[in-house]
Amino acid sequence: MDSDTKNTKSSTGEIKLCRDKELDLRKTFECGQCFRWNNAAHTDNRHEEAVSGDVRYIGVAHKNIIDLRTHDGAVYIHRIHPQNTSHIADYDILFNYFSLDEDYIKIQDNIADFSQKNGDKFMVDAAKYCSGLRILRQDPFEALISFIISANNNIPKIKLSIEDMCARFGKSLGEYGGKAYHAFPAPEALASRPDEIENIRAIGYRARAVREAAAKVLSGELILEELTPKYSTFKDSVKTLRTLYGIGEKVANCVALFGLGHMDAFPVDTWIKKALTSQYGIEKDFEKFAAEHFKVHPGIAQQYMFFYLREQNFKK
DNA sequence: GGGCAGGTCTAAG
DNA sequence: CTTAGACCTGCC
Repeated sequence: MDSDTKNTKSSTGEIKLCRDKELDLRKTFECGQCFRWNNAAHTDNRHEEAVSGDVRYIGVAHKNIIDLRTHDGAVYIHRIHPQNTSHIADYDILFNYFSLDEDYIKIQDNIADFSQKNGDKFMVDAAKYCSGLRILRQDPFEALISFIISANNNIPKIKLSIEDMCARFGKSLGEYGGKAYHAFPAPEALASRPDEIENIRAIGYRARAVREAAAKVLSGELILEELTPKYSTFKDSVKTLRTLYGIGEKVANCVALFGLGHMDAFPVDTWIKKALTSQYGIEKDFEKFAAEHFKVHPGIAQQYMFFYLREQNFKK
């Protein structure tokens, strides 16, 4: 067992990020909050992985290709490619990205506890099921564009559009494992070639919304930083986001939660709507209910509910 | 081939 | 203020 120091570099060059109890990569990446991480089972020991439960995910964040693997009860930064040249260490980038400063084990226990007291067995089960699921701190612009694309859409198609958009407009990050990777496009890249946005695969009528959002960010008409909790309340942020074409209540809540750090956001999609109706008998004012029922953790409760529901449904 | 997918907009009542 | 319909497109 290696030491418990946070920043241990192993002989293979891996950096230990945290214990796998604190961060479940599969749940965190498959719960619908992000679109650029993919399961990448080791081709050489797939069988071993299936038995051990260890996983490998490759994704792009902060202009880096990041290869994460779990083994020996911990999550490791296997490699960041190309070499991270920023002054921020690999470990610190991911520590913040996964919000490892937040004690999610405690939050999960807290949600399970008060749900137990409320007699809310559904949320008790959901919280337990989702141990290790974390809400990422994603780039605000990436969240804005990604969730505009997510409207009336499904995950495979959303990922298809985003990857095609990144290939067309994002800075090349080179190859990794024989695959080409690109950073998420900067606002100026999208805004400077508005006509090409129409050509993004499966973008459809969402092209206009992407085009206008990029233009407003580039012109300074929309400053996402000003919508973070440091400068704005959740409600004001949603109000501002909703002034953009193609952003309604649900998308605004997603951007607020996943891109801006508003943990009181509660995106209500068809799944959540069905769950709130079947489990709590709520037919309207879903957000109001969530704010009262889930106290200070509506955003996390929403993710627990969403992921738990999806997984139960797929098992059928 | 018709229906659906992690909504939003628009035109009407 | 509430409520139908239409809507790009890939996939079953």
